[in-house]
Amino acid sequence: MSITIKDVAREANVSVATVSRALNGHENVAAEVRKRVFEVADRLRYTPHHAARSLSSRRTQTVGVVLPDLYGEFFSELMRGIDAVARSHGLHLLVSSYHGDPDEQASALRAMRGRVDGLLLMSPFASEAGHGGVADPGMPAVLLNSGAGGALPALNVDSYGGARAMTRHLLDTGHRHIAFIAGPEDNHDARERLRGYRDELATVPGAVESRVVQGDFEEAAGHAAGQEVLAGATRPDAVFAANDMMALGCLFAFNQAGVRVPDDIALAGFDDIPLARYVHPGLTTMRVDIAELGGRALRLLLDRLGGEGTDGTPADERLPVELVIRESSRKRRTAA
Amino acid sequence: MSITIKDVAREANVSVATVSRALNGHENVAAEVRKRVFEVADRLRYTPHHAARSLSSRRTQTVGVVLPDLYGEFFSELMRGIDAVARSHGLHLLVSSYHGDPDEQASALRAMRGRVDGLLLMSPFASEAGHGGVADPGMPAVLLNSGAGGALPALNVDSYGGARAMTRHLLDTGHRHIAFIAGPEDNHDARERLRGYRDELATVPGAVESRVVQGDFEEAAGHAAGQEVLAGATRPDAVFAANDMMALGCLFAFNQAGVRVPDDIALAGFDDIPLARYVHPGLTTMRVDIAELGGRALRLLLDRLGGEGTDGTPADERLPVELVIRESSRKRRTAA
DNA sequence: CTGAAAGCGCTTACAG
DNA sequence: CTGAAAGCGCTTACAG
Repeated sequence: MSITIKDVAREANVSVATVSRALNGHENVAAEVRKRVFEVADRLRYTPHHAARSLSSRRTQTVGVVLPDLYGEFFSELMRGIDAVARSHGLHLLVSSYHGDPDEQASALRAMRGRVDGLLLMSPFASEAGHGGVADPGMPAVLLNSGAGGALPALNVDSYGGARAMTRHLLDTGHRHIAFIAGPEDNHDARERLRGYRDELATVPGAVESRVVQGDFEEAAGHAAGQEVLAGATRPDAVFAANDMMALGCLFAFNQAGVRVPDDIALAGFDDIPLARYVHPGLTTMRVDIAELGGRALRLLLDRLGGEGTDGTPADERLPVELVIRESSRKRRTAA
Repeated sequence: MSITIKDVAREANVSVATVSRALNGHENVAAEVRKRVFEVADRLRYTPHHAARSLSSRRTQTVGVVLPDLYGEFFSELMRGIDAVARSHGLHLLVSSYHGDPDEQASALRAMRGRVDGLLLMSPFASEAGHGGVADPGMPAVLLNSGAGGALPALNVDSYGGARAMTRHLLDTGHRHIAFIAGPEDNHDARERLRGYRDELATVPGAVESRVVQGDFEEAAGHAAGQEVLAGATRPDAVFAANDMMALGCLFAFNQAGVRVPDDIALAGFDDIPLARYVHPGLTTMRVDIAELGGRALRLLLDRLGGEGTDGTPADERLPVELVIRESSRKRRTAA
């Protein structure tokens, strides 16, 4: 049906082996022959059949990306970063999402066999992610924001460091009673942010009242948490939400209750989603460069693919985050 | 290195042909043998090598998705819709973006050869999209929001109908001088929206002043257009922007100039991006179900893949949009 | 520098 | 119902 290497070979009066070598840029082809092969290939609009090529060469020029989801701001940015690096290396992306279902994840990973040279995996099932998560133990893979990689190299957002820095910022701006709205307990970042908040508070001598409200990273949970905070006996002078969406929900609750931010209560989030800069007052938050997270993960994977040997311990990198100070955490006026 | 069909065959004491038939659910395999094959395959954790399978079966169980970009709200939602349908059909997605470069697009399409059973293509190069755009003329493909498909089936957002409906809404709420902020001239939706606006205005008897400011779908262009509108000799009583991002930029310009929306000038956009509901006043707009656009396109493609024959004219479908009325287009008070 | 041939891991007529 | 064999379209030692 379509043009194969045989057609090119026939037209160019050479063997298929020579066509293959010429097209793949091998040295051992006469310049004149090479030229002829390229001309014929161009004229015939020949494109090598990928499956055939990867079956015989054992390389696919493709990396698999297995994510909990494909949509939303976060994954969109992540894909952007991965895509940019993939393109610059002439790689294709085979994308798969498993929608929170461990079985689906396993089947997605299995389906990658023979289709990809390596794998980028984001799995909230942190414990299972280590060994068993990846179908083929021989398949190079990098774990993305899923906690420690165990046997696999891992790249994580520095949620712990970011949470400490944010808590420090709130303390530095004169706040002492800082409540925290936590993310889902089974989420690695959520846990790290809570831990960072607690550890930084612990560095302040004297009694600092802390209050942790459980949330789930959704706006609604932030809204409920905001109301809960206001209903409490002692009102905090700052609220630190584990992500921006919850901070926004909280801000909404404060607005409804006539509580002013930052005059009555300061507010901070985490992630720096686009909305954070559009709301009023602008939300102080920690910027996470999601695209960079994806790009860097792929580069880590490419290192593995190139360097062959897993020499020593797998990398366990941390992506730095950046404090973005906006109106919502303005310095506290000393009490009149 | 890894487990192949031969290993399974050996362990199960049958030929590879029988293993293949059993695993692929063919009828002509003894129940007992089938059972044994499955047991062995499970025990060995056998997964068929995809490249080999697709090389011999000529099917890849994969559809290619070639888009101008991968990130941003729009593409994220699009991928979501495509992904959902793909998953429900056990299909994989090979994703590629070409970043506005026609050459890259061509190479992306070429690279899909032998890797996908069909193609979803979104191409702003409307004219080229018809025939030559797709590498292999034999490859089933559906054109996504790129204008008429020519030889290919196409699915487009009903931008024309939406723009008419929005213009009608502005007229119905008492506005007569309606300015329009246009999108990029090489964009199909932008052209259709402008056309809809003009056609609907033309239905109103009597002199209706219309003013079209050229934009590019970006917020900054909307901002500049807003300033330009205010600087004009006669100020319109409503502005219809070809998309929400420009409407938002325009709103920002109005705010800066102390012009009140909707009291001084009504404002409407198109797309219903999430921000549209968060700004103040809430933006009247046309909701476009992007996920549905993607899902429906893939379903169209699957119809083609199943039904074999291109019986008759290729489909040319239009995705309906929905008017969402918010504060920014409140009914005009009759002049005092 | 070039070609004939084996082989990658499957599927699928073709016999039986 | 089952197996031997051809073949999918490439790549890559192996000879020459």
